Amino acid sequence: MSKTPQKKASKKRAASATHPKVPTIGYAILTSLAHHPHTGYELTQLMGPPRNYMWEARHSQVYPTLQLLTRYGYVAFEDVQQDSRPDKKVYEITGPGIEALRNWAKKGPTHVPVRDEFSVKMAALRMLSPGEAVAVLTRQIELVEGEIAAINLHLVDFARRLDIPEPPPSDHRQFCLISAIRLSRDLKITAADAYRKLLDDLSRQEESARVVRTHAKRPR
Amino acid sequence: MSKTPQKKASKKRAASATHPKVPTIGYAILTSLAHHPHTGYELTQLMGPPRNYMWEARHSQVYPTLQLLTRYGYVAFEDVQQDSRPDKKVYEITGPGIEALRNWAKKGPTHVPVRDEFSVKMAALRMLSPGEAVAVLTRQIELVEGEIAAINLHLVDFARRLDIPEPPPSDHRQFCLISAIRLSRDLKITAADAYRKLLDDLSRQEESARVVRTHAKRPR
DNA sequence: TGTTACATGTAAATGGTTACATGATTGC
DNA sequence: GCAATCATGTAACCATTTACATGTAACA
Repeated sequence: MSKTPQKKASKKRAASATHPKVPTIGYAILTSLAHHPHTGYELTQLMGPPRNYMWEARHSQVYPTLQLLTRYGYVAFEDVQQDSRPDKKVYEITGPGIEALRNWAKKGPTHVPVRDEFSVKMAALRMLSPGEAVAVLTRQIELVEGEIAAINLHLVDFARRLDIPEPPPSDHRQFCLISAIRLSRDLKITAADAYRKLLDDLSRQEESARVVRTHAKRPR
Repeated sequence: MSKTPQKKASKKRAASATHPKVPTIGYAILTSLAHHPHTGYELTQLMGPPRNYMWEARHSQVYPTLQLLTRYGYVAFEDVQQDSRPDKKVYEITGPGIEALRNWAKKGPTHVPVRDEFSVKMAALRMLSPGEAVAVLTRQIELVEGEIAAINLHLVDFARRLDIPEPPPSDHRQFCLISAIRLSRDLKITAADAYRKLLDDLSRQEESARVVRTHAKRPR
């Protein structure tokens, strides 16, 4: 088992335009790279489901975006040869990349368009019988509760790996990231609470309907 | 300039494929139409910012989607001539449309990809000084609090217009819709709380940094 | 006279997903 | 042999935004 991870220095940097337009996924990647160098594969794992805490993306978007950021000079990569693994490109953020990220972070405020498929479905639940709606809500609650548990696990794991005390000190390098991950969890908790409340209301209604039915009245 | 709002009956209905693929925006439109007929213009107002409670869209997406739904036979429209306004098309949902909406609502659960630009920004705030970060958070909190106030206003207005008691009865036709709108407000409240918490933590940090700089006691 | 509201579309470009494509290594 | 993990890319398609395009009426 000869393990000789070699480095072939080939840092590349391209000329950047005045204010090149970077999509949000680009800033999400820059934010990740600002705290640690990563390969495209690792970034894909950080940003792909189920680890979608802030901005979900797949590898087919990550790799082209890394090429874009490289063209802009916002990131640079090193080719790393591995002998028992495919070669990889380890990306890190550059000075201009840090500047671009800072400028983006400073400007705002940011309008966040709401695009929540299950909220649409929630509004459409009145097309179903209370019983059918209860089934849909039950399944959704299970899904979201699993996601919440996964985020909690990840937060604990994260804190242990980096020896972050509880509560994390506000001057820690990862403090803002942890706040954002917690927010993503809290948003899911808020959603799950709403689903549970609607479920309760509808099942109470279903029950009273059943009582009415057993008193010889026709449903719907 | 005679005032004669006429109706020219021209309900159209096209042959539908077996299981035509409808994007989420289509179901959002069907959900709106399931509770009341609307024109494309009205739908645009319901779905466009700032009234983006579940699924944001602009008119350039709404009109083509209505054409798609018409081709599928899920909606039908009436041409309504108005003399002191441009003519309009009033769309309503059809039987097959209701069926398609019900089938979509029943299946799931629905993975909701997280794609929140401000959460990315939140994680990137550590690139800024505490003072700069505090400014960004302050502006964002103002924005979101305005949106929350607008949703509350809309809910009150809605309840008054439709004579819905407080709390709304769970068997009301609009109950699921109201629940979804409340959820969209609660999600914004959760986000605002997180922004405020981070703001507090960072401004305390900023203050202690200032104390260190001035070698003086804490002001206030 | 200019702006807003009403009313409906299309075109071009960008953003994002799904599927295609390849290939080595580890473990069952 | 077969699946999973590591590793990187491209092509085709679908979804969304921004800009182009038009016209009337009410209001200030």
